[in-house]
Amino acid sequence: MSWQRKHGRQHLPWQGTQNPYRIWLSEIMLQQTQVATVIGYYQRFLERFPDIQALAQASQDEVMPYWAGLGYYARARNLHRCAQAICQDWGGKFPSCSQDIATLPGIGRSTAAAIAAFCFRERSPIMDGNVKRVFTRYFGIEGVTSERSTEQRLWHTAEAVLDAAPHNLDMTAYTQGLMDLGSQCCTRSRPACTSCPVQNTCYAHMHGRQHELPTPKKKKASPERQCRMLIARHADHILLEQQASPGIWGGLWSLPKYDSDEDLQTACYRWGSREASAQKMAGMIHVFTHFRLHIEPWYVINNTPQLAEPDPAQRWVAIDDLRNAALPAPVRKILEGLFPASFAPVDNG
DNA sequence: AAGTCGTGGGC
DNA sequence: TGCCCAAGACT
Repeated sequence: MSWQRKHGRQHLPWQGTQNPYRIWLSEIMLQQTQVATVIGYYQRFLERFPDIQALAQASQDEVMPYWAGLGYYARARNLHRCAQAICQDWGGKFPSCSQDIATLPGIGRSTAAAIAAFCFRERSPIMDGNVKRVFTRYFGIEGVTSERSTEQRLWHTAEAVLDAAPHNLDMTAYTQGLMDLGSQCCTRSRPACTSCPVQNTCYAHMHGRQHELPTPKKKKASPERQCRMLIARHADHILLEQQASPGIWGGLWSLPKYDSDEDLQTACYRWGSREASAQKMAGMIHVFTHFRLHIEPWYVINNTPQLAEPDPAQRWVAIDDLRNAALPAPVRKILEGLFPASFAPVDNG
């Protein structure tokens, strides 16, 4: 606790508040996502949806643009569902114990404990990547941390530590301190043990095993996938297609994509001018957690006077509105390369 | 238990 | 460059 107050992080946008809405939003955004990446998204989201009622009253399509680019879009869909559940089933007030919080969509045990600790001072342990690293090293806990037996030992250890802690424990400083320790001292590579407040009693430090803990997980080869994306332009509009959920980019608006050249051909004929041929653009590889996607963008311009009726999940979007659309990161990159002026920050000078 | 689900930073 | 992994949850 004292180390956290002196050396830990104090001024992150979600610190210094016990507002459950703000804490909850930060915890969801921070799942598998680095702090520096989250900050901008967090502030933009709060400006647009200042409280849980504003979020619950919005449609999912209004929410997704504020999550686009952050990844793991089920988080945004669950966030929206959760806001509605709290407004309908909990009178618009966040439940105040972690067991109740963990029943809400998108909130597991660790996130529930974090919310309960920061907002309601509940003495429940969290178990995120930082804490796993600190605990496996400090207590010498072997085994891949994602395996259930290891995970159970970690939770039991975290509970035992809290049980043995003094009753005046400051749960905010304690919880934040464990994460700060993990992110500032007990880092994955080259941990800064000399500045660690508990180095003298740390198993890994005493045995020189920092680099062996946590036990590395053996990786699996990620398969290669490929697709063609169609950039169909009609005057100042581009055809976008909403992605199904669950699924990759579920809820986002992507370019229509095709698995085969034949399907692409058919689409070009339908969405482009009959006589104009599509133009192949520079390809790119987008890396996901569990596969690599080779994207082949094709550009076709429709010169016919009539705007073709899009399919149910499709929309013609004005090029100047693309910046506000819920685009997947690589799709944004492609369209930004094609229409840089439409994505450029507003110049007020 | 193993897959699914994004994107970007750090080394 | 390739690889690991981040304030994980859900199926």
